[in-house]
Amino acid sequence: MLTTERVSRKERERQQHRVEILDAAEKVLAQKGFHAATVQEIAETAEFSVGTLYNFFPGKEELYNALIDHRVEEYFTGLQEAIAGAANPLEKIRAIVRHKILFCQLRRRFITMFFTTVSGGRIGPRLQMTKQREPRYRAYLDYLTSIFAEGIDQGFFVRVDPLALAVGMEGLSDAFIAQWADPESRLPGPDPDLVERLLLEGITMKRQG
Amino acid sequence: MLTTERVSRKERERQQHRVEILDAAEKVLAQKGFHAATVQEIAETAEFSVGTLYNFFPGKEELYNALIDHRVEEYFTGLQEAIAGAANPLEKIRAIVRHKILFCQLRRRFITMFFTTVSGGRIGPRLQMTKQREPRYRAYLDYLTSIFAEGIDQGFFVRVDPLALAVGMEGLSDAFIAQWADPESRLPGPDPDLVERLLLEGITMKRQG
Amino acid sequence: MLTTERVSRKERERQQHRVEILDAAEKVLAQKGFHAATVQEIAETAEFSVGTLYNFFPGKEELYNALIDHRVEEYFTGLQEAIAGAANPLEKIRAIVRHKILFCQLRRRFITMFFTTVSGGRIGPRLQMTKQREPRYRAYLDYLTSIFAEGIDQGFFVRVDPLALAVGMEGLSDAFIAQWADPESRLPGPDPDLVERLLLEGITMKRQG
Amino acid sequence: MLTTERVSRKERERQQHRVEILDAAEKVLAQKGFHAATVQEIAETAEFSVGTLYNFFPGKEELYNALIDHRVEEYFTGLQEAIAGAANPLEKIRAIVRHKILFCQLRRRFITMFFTTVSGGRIGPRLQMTKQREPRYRAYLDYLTSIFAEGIDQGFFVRVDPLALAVGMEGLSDAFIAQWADPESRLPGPDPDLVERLLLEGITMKRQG
DNA sequence: CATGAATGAGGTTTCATTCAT
DNA sequence: TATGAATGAAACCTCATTCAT
Repeated sequence: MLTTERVSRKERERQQHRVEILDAAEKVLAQKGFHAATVQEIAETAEFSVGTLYNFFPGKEELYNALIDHRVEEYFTGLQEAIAGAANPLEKIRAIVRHKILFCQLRRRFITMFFTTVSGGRIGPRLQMTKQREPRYRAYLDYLTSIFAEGIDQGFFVRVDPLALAVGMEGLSDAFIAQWADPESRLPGPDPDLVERLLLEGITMKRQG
Repeated sequence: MLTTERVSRKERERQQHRVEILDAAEKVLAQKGFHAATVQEIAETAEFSVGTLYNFFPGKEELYNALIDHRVEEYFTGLQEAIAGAANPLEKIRAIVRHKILFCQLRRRFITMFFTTVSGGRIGPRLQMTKQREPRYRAYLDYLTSIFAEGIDQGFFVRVDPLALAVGMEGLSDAFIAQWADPESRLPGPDPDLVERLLLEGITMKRQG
Repeated sequence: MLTTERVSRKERERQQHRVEILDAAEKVLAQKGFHAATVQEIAETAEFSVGTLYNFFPGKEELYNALIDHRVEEYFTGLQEAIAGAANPLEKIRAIVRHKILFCQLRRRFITMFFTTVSGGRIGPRLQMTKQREPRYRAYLDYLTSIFAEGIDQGFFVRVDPLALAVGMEGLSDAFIAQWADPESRLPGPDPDLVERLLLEGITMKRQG
Repeated sequence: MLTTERVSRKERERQQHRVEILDAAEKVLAQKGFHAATVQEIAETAEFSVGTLYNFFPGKEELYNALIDHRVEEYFTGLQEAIAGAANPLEKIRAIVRHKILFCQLRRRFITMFFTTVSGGRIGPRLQMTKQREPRYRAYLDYLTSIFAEGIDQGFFVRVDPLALAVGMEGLSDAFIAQWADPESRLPGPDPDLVERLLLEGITMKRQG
């Protein structure tokens, strides 16, 4: 009993420390980018020694990857819940956009970090270290595409290559998220309705009387 | 006379060398990103010694900035010509989109380099070195916004915050450019018409009679 | 009574643990050498925590020294027994060679460890930590020398500086032991008779006709 | 002409610097062994910066290997010359022993370094980095063996496995060299005649009477 | 101007040792 | 006593920059 509790507490503490290191990494990497951020500074921010960081992660790159995975997991977990109640393709897309915007508001620093380090989202010759997450993004884009394909059949969206719709939706929402993330932005603030209006009213076929 | 010619030839050669160095830098930076690219490698690619690079540019960062400026100049020079013949806001926007896509096709490596090094275009706390180009981008966005504002008044576009339209247009076109720049992209290829259809038919008010 | 027994058992267990740690150290040090072997790995091999190792030995170097001493003790204890029954200097040398070869067969891993860590046996500027065992080796060499000196007087060996004979005998046996320890050796196997023949018949004066 | 001279001088200087670095490495490695010697200290000893060392050698291990190769080359080059004039197997062996002793006197520090770092010459699980030189040593041992085989046929040496004679000869000479290399040695000094007498008179069959 | 060897600050990583539990 | 997370000094190595030729 006592033993169980003690082990459990140690394990909990260790997980807590791991999260603290990931948070510190997120903070520093967002400010400096991958190469300019030093392990030393991440350690100081996490209030641990460098050695301790290396007890948790085998290297700087692995720490970075762990951080991305941590948030990506969080993102997709939330996404599934968000879509759960959607009745049709249109509502699914609405839920996805809303979830994306909310996540980016909640994890604004992570988004900054991601764009600061991953170099342009998914553009061009990606850093070697992002390669491993490519399949997941592909799968996500395929999923979006399938929703749009279904939605086109059901008359919800314009009859355009559904992959193009998926890409367009991602680009549109990314652009607004980026604007809102910009501290000097002159756009009012994260507004799912605005993206929806541009995205859905625009891309959606108008079935006007 | 002789002196003048000699100086002139020397000067021409010097400019030629400068461009060769910038091209080499573009190539290496596109592949490696800013921090991972070494001055040594840029020099080797340019077939000059490191010392010579330092005769042209005071440092690595200045070389990088010179490269960006070089292409930005090229971009905006072409943009002015492209817009010159546009009769109304809608045609202006069309010309801008077309020009953007054509430039990104022509200077694909630069785009890759830009996204690889500048980390996310204009997102979040930019690298110190991109700060200085921020005003120009603001001015560009303001210009786009003014075109949309004018276009809204003239009934060409949906009545939405014109800045949002500008941002949306940038995001949409960026997303497609990114897709096309991706060597594994499953989208057919840079297609101004596709972007136009999504962008202009979508964002544009449908005047269905 | 109970107390005595309990302490005694505890003490026995403690000695057992000490030996287990020394065995683990021998194994790891033989594979890695002194610097490349980590305390962590020795601890894991011994199935103890690093902390426990530090309860037994004040540091890595002391652990290493304890290991050497452990085996050296074993060696010399056996040596005394081996020489006990020798009737004359020639038989003493024979017994010494036999004992050396047998010990190196039995403690092959230790020999490997010794050569791997001690860097050249007793050659040149030894590692600081071996300095302390120097006197013992000197004494051993002196002992060998005295046997040869006696043997020379009694007409068993060639009339050469007896220290040279001692050194030569050590070198000859070391060379064969090294060969036999080599997993790819093309020599048949540890063969005391072969060394004896070369060593004793060779070095020994031939009393022919 | 001028150009030729200039390039030539630069190249000569570079080679000179390379040798200076190798000499410094030999000095430091002999004192500290491979792991304990720091690149920093080697650089200081060579009166260069660390960076310069890394311009000459890709890493610490490569520097070490280059050093070994440098001396091994020197050794075998000299050996060939030494054997050149030998009339029969016995004289060949004599020449080899003499050359070995002379080389070890001349390159005493290298010998120390070799034994300090290579851990026991050719014993047990060698350091990874010595593996690559194993074939050369095998070839050398084979060469020695063939000389002994020939010498046995011609009645110069005792009829014993010639490989064993080769191994024995190496061990015997190594032991004396080690003794002489030891600054506290009580043996008079490098004396080819002593080794010869033990080695050749001993191993050689006595054709007496 | 062009060259490239030399520099050395600063980065990542390792690992012997400590100490609270 | 046993544990193992935390420590941080010190190692190897990189690379922007300088400067004598």
